[in-house]
Amino acid sequence: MRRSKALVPTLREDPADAEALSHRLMLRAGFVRQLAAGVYVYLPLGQRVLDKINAIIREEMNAIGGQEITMPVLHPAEIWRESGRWDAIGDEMFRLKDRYGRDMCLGMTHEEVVAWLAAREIRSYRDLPQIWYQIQTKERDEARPRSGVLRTREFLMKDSYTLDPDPEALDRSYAAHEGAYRKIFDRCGLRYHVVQSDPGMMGGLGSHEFMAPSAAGEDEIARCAGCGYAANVELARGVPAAPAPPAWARAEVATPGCRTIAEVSAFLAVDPRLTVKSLLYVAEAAGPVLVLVRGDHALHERKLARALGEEVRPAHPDEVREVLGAPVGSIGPVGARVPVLADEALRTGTYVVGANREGHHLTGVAAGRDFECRFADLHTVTPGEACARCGQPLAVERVIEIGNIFKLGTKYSVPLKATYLDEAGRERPIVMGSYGIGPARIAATAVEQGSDADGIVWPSTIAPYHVYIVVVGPHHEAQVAAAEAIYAACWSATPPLEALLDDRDERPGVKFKDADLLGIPVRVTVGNAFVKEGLVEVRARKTRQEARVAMDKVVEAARVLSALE
RNA sequence: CGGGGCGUAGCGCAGCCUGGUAGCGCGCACGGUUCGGGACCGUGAAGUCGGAGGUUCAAAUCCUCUCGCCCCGACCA
Repeated sequence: MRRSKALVPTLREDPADAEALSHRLMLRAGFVRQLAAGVYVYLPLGQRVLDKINAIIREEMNAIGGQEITMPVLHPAEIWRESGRWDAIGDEMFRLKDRYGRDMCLGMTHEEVVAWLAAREIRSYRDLPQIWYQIQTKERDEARPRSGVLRTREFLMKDSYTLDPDPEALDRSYAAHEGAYRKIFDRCGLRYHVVQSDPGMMGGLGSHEFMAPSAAGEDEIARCAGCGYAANVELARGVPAAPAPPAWARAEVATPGCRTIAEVSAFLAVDPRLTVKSLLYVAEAAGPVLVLVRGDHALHERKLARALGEEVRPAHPDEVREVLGAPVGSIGPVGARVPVLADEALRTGTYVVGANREGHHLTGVAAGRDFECRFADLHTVTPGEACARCGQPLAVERVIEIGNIFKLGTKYSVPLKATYLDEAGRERPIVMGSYGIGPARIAATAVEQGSDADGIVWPSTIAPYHVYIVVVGPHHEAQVAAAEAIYAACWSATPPLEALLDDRDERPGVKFKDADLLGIPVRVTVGNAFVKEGLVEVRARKTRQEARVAMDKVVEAARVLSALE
């Protein structure tokens, strides 16, 4: 491709609406344009990157026996009603009616369609196992699209589904996917961790997420350098260091005007770790429950929901007063006439708690002695807490979720009647797994993890082109002829080196700046050195290592440099 | 859904408080001089000031409503 003919609209300045690094660079370098909130056009370079990523995904999925299919984006409501998700899912699903008034929706995932298909086509244990996958558009009406291409309302997803006769076979399919995913992300040049994740309220037999460290990430994981334990913070358990126990008796103290942990601990001159944060939540079925975490900790609502087995919401201030007889800043577990759920960290020690009397707190209160409660892991793990397995300190990292693998079990096969006959002629539900990868997230993550002050630095495996050829003097016939020859040589090499020729009538500086911004691994410059000595410059984008070589050595030199990553 | 911010030329922004003929930089077109890290000079094209309603002799500017976009939080099967 020649730059003079290509749609590569680079921007000199940062677009105002782009915050995340990858968003800014992908806009500036002309890879994408935004049509609406969370809806993007992929321009030629962005499309080429997606194509590269998808090709890698296909190779690795095919290698574990995956069979590519394409399922519709438009779904009848019926299958979603059968699985129960038509009602379980809220505003995140795009819903519409066809001309006859029938309910339809846009697919946010495809478990229902897979189960529908399996119900029709799988009859015998001899038909199992199966791995079906697609690379297909997903539609989700995200409450808050953000960070450019990282969280969008319409996005490409590689989703695969495994069909197995029993949980043991599912384990094998699951392990095969984990292996394939590692190969995919390795080949795409990403740094990532595989972590345990929350299988969700609906049960499930286990799940992992592939998490790539990046400041633009929306999730956090805790990792132990000692034993390798790694988990999403919505799940991660840490053991916080216990504060030195003070010698205080149980007593009520006045804390006028103190509403927050910071105010109470400052007023009483007490370490915040010796205070308890009391939070009233309302569970859908069970009603109000008083939740306790240590003053310096944050409650993780997912953990709370998991501990209670149902969804929860914070109580309104007037509900707090009604239930506990005190305002939010003064509530506590002593004398509370609601169930109390306390974080594990509060099993031992004595603490300052709200007195359920406005402007008063109690000191020296111990769980189990001064009030009854149930314990659960509720607090969000903080950096430095001890690993629950080996005791080494945990690190907490911000990450982008680039893939997940999930053991579904029979959650969809039972309601959609996807069954098979086993060796004994018994009808049994198919055991399913589902596995997702976001190609656009791979691209954005590569930008996040690889760019520098001058622009993007693509891993060569997913770069839109391998070589960027700059003609310094586009009016200099010999230079143009040489550049054209190099361009042709790149494309006709085996395997081809995909080249983009910058033949525009621009000053050299503009071309160099653009070359850096686009992040193509190797730049070839035809300029003064060619005129004087017949040599061209071959330079690596990432290392900026440069060599001057003769015309007939360009392809070889470019290959060497692009391999030096 | 809660909180905050922004919509003025293709892009980035000023002008708004204090109403009075819409501006700057980049980009774009043409001419000239340049030509190895986003050149310079000259000329020029280009804007329903997001939209609707209102106040006023007069609205980009003040008021009301509305649409869109961004950020923080919540949510994310």
